[in-house]
Amino acid sequence: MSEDRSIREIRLEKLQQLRDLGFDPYATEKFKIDHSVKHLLNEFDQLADLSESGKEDKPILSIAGRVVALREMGKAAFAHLSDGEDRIQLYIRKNDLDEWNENAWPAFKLVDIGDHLGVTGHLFTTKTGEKSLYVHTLTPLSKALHNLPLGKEKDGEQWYGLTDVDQRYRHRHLDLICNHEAREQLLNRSRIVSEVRRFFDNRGYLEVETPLLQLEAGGAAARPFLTHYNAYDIQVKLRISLELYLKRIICGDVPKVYEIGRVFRNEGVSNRHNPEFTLLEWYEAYANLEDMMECVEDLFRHVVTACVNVYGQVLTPGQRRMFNRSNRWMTIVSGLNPIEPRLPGADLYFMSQLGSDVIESTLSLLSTGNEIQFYSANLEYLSGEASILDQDERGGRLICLSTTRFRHSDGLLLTLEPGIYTFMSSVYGWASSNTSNDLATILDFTKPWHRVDLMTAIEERSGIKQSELTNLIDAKAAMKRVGLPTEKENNLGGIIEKLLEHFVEPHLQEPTFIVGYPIETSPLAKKDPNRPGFTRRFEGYVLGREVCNAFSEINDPIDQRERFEQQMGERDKGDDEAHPMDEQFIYALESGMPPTGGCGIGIDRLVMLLTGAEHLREILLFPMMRPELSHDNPED
RNA sequence: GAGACGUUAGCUCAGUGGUAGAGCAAUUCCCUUUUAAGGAAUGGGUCCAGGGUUCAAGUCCCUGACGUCUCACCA
Repeated sequence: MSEDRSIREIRLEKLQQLRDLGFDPYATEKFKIDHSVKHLLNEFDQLADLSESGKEDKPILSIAGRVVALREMGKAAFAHLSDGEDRIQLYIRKNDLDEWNENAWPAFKLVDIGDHLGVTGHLFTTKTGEKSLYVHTLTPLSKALHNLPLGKEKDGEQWYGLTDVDQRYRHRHLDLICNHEAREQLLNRSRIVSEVRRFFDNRGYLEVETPLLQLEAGGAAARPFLTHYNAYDIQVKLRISLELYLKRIICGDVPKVYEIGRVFRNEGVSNRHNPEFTLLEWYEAYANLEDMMECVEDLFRHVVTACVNVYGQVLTPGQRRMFNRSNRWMTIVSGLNPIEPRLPGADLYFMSQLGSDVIESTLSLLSTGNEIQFYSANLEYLSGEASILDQDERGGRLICLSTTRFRHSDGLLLTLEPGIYTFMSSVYGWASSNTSNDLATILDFTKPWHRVDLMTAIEERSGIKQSELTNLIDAKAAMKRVGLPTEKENNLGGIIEKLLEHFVEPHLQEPTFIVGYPIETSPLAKKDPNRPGFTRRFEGYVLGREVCNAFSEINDPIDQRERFEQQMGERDKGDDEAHPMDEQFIYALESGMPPTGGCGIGIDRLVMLLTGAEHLREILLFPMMRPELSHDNPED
């Protein structure tokens, strides 16, 4: 610090002064809390005795939290106390503290923004109507030795605060203290994972934990992290998937298992990649591909329903806080609340953001015949046309909109981009504007997912005929014809997956299963008996991104050995991500594994999808970061 | 890995080749129902680093570091 006395020094002095006054913040071991701040505010009228009785007769309550705002006014002061979830105003008066302890007021004057404080007192409402706590006694519970970047705040709107993306991730505690969005994302993730776990537990799956340290890291195509185990003096690898050990458990006649665990891949960092991430895999004996598809559908239905309905506060689209750094419109559309429909017909809630202006609106559509009228409490319809293309039995409508404009009551203009919108009548669907074409896409997880054959999809989207993709030479020629680079390709499967990625994936907005993957890129998936060169494997896609990967597992040990040997060949050719031989796994298969279906889902990306996060780092508490440069050693 | 943009006070950010700035936070003082409290005063800077141009560089040029965004590869 270059200040005369650094903030840290000043605060350490204050700490000593607090101790001298008998208010050592670090001496308290436990502080009894009667209520969370949120509960206090929600049940304010019940908890506060609003009768005219004196303050001695009011019920005394005890709460604690961090001081996040402080307004001193001579011999009285207002403060805001946050317990992380919510904040409540405190009113502190010198006279009242003096009655209790003559050192209390001097001690309070030493409290800074950022300190933790326990208080007792009674509830009251200030002149301006804010629910507050009238403090009788106070107990400093910690001292913040740093200046926390807490912004000012009113009615949930924040000024200043911590916005530096790098700092938010490096010092996540500051992010959690200063930014409500960070806390919401943390809760979102936790709840989604809980619901995933509940789903499998309810279905009789056994949750297991398998080794992170492995002699050979298999089950996926990726480079592992290496480390050394001293006791046996051997090199070990951090796992890159959960697959092989879970199937060894299936071989042990435990028919339904799942694991949610961290895996490690020695690769770069991006919006959607982190070297360690959380993977969900589950395996079910005697289940086939169709069973796995239904299971994925059920899982999404369960998680989305549970999170939207039970935790509506969190995942209701209107509640989502967008980390939208650009000035692009973000429109989120949610469906009609089926419990309390406000108007007949489809209904929209949407939040738009233009720069720093957040506009929340509701819009109802009422149709008579083919005519549509807009109803809204805060939007004035200006121009645009709409027509109904289709309507389903649940009240959902497919509506074609021209550019439609509204004026919000605050004066700002809103534009719904032209396109085809699906307005749902169920809470299960919502839409987000697609960043590539600004066309809203509704995700309805109540319906079965689309099922599309991989080769058929490629043919439809790229114009390349399936007959062109039966040998490497023709396939490369076809690839070249559509303008894709062919240098890196050395097998048919790779080309097919590249074509899928390039031509098909962007179109897979609604939940879709792509079925039938080439054998070369699926070394653990059962051969399709009816289609040489292809396996019984599917991947699920939502909003153009892969969300799951599933297949009927190979249970023929001879076949599995051949696949591994083929992979060893690829490895010899220089593919260091090819699958290694795993004799232990083969031995387990040779002991007999029933026909089994298995599926994997990247939890982080699932959370991204369900929370609208654009970056993996938003939903990862401590993403991988390059070490900070020390200012003392700029040479490093 | 490629491109664009950025790095100035604890935080958020201005800064036009000529003395380094604001708001918040901090320090001292006034104020017993304020709320982005208010009022008075004060302190706080390796302008990312290193070169270069110039009488003079936070500003212009070069190199590097780090970050953000976009694109490409891996889930």
